[in-house]
Amino acid sequence: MTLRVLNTLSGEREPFEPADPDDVLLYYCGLTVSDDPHLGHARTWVHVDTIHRWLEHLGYDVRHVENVTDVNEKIVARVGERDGDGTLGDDEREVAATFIDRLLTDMRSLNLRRAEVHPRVTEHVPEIIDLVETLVEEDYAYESDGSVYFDVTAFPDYGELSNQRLDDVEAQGPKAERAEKRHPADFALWKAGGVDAAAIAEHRYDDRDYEAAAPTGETWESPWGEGRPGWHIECSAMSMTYLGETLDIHMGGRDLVFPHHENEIAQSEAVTGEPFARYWLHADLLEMDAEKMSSSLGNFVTVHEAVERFGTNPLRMFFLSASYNSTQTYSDAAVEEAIERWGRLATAYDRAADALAGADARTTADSTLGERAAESHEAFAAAMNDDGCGPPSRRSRNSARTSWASPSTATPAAARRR
RNA sequence: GCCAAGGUGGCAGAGUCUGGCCUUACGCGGCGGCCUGCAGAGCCGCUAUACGCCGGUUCAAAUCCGGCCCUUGGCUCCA
Repeated sequence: MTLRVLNTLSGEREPFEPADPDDVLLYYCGLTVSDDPHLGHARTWVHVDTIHRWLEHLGYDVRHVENVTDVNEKIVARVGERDGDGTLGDDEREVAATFIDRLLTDMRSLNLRRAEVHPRVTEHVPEIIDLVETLVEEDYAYESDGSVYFDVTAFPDYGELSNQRLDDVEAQGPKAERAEKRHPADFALWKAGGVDAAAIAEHRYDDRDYEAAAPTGETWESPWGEGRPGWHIECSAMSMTYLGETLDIHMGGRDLVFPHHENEIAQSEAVTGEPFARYWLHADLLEMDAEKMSSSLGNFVTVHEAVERFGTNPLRMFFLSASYNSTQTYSDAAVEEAIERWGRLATAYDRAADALAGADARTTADSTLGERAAESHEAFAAAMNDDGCGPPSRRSRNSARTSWASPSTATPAAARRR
């Protein structure tokens, strides 16, 4: 049975074939650590985890890398802020460290397969600078006032992932940057100087208690002077460092398709001349009151709160009750239903296992129990491999759904394994 | 405006690529019953005449084709 996956690149459900038949190089675009992780993040994590586990189940050796973006103006904006016991940190690195700590704790609480490595931007600035230098040398990028921008017109396939045409793309980045760009869609690879005060003010949590300070964030020495890496380049640098020029699977939230992933493709392929990722899988977003759950909208439930309140498996159950590539709506009632659902599944599993093992004198295994369990398991595997992986072409049709793990087809045993 | 993902029963959510009995799957809810010392859990049956709208193709469409409407996301930090 072959696994098929929905590839954002083609919009088609394609047979999955890693470059090396035994290994899967999986890169998941992780978080920018400027706040506590919320259920929207958790939903994507659980789907990534499920895919990771399924690939292992199929016999692949999964090399899973998951970055942490710890250089960002939103992080700088929280320097000196007080939260609970004390300050989040006195500089950008400290604030990031605080949130990375919470991030890893939250991930553990959801029983996720751990990534092999969680690289951070601050630890990979030299690689980033190398990439940018190469891009400049090869005329894919240009320097302007100490900043470096990627020249989208130099990369003919730009827009391929998100199906955008260059003419339709609006300007990327803040206004101040735009004057320095040749094309409005050009994006920053390197930004001169530190974070300016206006940008920080925009991201301040004004309703919270913090000490007024004027941090500018960390800067690094580069061939273009002191500055900071642009937003997209770190993923190229880190994925290439750990997984090489071509990934098998690149995952992330749907909100990253454009511009983030589009830009990653452009800058990476411009350097290597090789495809950056063979398969792009995007998890759709968790909504709350018909809006996406997000830190910036403030309509979120933190992972920490939710795990305490509902428990790990019910939450996983909740996330897996909708396809990874369709939106899901959060509500207390929906999660409470997942608690029930999980409980029933667990009970059924225990009883079936007891009966099959003859461990419980009160329940005897029906002669067909084992057989039916096997059938269910087979149906589950088929769904995971085929129907479970994605909808038909979205470009020729109008619909797309996926159920990596629709519990409907899961036997208790199979579900328990997850 | 451009790009993307969706619009299925009271709720939630499969099925759409590979048209056809589609089982509107699995649930939740509701109704009736069974089991049970009580409660919980469990079990059985029923309920819901659906597939955004309008056309087209076909013996046959939720599924294919065309047009339209609506929702959400992206184009600014974003899982």
